[in-house]
Amino acid sequence: MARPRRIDRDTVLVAALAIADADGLDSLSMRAVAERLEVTPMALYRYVGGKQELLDGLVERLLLEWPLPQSGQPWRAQLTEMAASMRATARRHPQVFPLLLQRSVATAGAKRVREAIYEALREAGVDSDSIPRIERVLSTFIIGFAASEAAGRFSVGRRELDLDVAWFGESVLGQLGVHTTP
Amino acid sequence: MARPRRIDRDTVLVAALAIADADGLDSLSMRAVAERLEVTPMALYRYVGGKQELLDGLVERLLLEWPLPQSGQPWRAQLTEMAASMRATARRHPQVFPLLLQRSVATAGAKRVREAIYEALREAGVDSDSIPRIERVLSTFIIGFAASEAAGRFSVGRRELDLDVAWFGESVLGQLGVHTTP
DNA sequence: TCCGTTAGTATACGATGTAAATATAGAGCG
DNA sequence: CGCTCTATATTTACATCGTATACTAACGGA
Repeated sequence: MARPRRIDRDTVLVAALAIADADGLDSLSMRAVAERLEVTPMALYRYVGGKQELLDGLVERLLLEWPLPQSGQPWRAQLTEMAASMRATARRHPQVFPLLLQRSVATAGAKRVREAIYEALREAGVDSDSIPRIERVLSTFIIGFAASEAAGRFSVGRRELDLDVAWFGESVLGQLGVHTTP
Repeated sequence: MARPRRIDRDTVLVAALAIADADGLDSLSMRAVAERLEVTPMALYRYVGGKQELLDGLVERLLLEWPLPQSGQPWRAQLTEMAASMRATARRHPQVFPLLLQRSVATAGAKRVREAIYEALREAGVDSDSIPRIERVLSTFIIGFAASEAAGRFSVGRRELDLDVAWFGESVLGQLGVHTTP
């Protein structure tokens, strides 16, 4: 019913993510994205409301692409796998990742992650009143940790950081299974 | 030996922080800072290398102003007090705070905070090999939590968040005192 | 064929960070 | 006092950015 589109929202976000990953957040401009798509800067505005919304879109994409764990696995394995894949995406997109901590908890992507953790906690037999609290603690830690790692805030190597996460898991999750194992 | 300075590094940082707190990080421009100090934008460059360094300076200021706990107190009280004051500064400077997670661990301010935690952990009788790891876990959690809180990433009220932190403390610190209490 | 609709373009403006050259005001000294 | 030195601040300028507004181009259907 009109001329064919040359781009869509997804190609815009993909291009933006590629630029951010390759050249840093500072190099991510509307103009750079447009140029990469061989399109005029203003053409982007049909698909993303503006720069701010483009950044939000990147965050959302990260969360939605984040791989859910196999739900057949034991809860503990699910959680450690989630932590590992969170850190992996942080390493893959170190520039964009820190934005995760500044965006609301209300988006679809955030909800998706939250629900996955809820599910694992339910399987762990955590009583339902405590689940939101524990989820906040777990997700905050792992996102903060992954962001710190990606930003180079730590001065030790990957191995040591693996152990940090394991230690945290031991401390916090160690006491959860107690009521279900007997 | 020359004409008198109208400003210095500190007044620049204070002005910048005031602007960021009042109008948000997006409104923090070299020009805005200069205007507030009744000075030309370029005058700032003598005291801060540029915009990026100005942001670093803000982070550093936050860390250096962060109140150390009374070292006479028991270690557990020290740690909870530190956590509380970290959250308090996050609430006071919600716009600037998230930058903490993106800056290196190598600055003087960061070291100051780290040493305070080390001290408390030493008093707790934690063996010295474990101290750096536990410090990374504690600081990452509390900074990430405070940043999330400041950014409005959570959807529950302050009371509930207090309990979150308390629960975390119980989980992670609860097992530390074990070897020293008998 | 022409029309309505939608996709993309052209142009323009104000704001930003900062490089380079220049003016300014005090200190020290004769 | 007047001269000069030097740290300090200003002036001017430019490239780049986000985006508002007005336009043109390309299709499906009548």
